[in-house]
Amino acid sequence: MAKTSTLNSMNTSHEKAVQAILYGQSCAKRLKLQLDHPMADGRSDNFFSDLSSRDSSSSSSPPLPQRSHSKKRKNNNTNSSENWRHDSPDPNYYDGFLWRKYGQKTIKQSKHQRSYYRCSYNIDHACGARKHEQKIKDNPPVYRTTYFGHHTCNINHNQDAGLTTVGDSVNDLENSRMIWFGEDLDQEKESHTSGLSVSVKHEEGSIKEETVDQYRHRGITSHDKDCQNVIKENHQPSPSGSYTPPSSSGSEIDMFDSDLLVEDLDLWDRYDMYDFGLR
DNA sequence: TCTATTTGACCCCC
DNA sequence: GGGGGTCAAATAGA
Repeated sequence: MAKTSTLNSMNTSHEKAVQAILYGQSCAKRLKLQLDHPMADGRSDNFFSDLSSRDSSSSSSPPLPQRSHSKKRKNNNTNSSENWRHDSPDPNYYDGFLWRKYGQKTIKQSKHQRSYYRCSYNIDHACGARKHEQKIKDNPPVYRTTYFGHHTCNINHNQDAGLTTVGDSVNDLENSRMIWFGEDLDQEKESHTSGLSVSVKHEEGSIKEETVDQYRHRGITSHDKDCQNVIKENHQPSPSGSYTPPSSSGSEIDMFDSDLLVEDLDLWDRYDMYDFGLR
């Protein structure tokens, strides 16, 4: 009897863990697709490639910030030149490009400073890509990165370095790169500066880590039947075609970072990211 | 010594 | 005139 209840709770936590893994896996997979085949799905709403598609005006302008004696760009039409925006709980969110910080300002309407970056290949490759990063939320921390211009350097380090390395270490999870149940952002930062991570709140950290460890040690992979069942369950398409978080009666969803998830869901749903289909 | 970051100042746009 | 974007000298770190 006790065994049964233990087994039941195991199953519940098992499913939760698997759901968390699948959630991160799907995110990572989609992102990988975007990285490997930036325009493969024909959508411009991806993290990087749309830098060139959204702002047609900037493509006709010279990539190199040409200034004679001016210290500010001639046309400060921020709204039209803004290409992409990305919110992340990680201030060091790695987007595959190398950036050099060239400034930092206190913004009047925000208590947080804004950091200014330009592509490290700004000079070598006359790359005009820039980005601003600013903390927009304290708890949980959310950093908004706004991209301007587009990369003419065509150097995306996600394709040649970090991702493959990280991915090789988690072959069991097929194409998922990394799912981090880290305690805090610093840990997360350290562990994924060259790769990807999907952070899940450490609300009941020991339980979650234990759970994941359990399945890691037991050799649970995405090929397992339970996982496949979860995939089936989760893959019932919602009317919008987007991912609907596993419905839960009560607190099960609390296993995840509800704040982050809600935000991420909102954000990623916009990009139609929640498709568990293994394309 | 080289490279990256910090920071105060400059300058443009609204 | 103020806010925000960028420059460039100073500084820090490898």
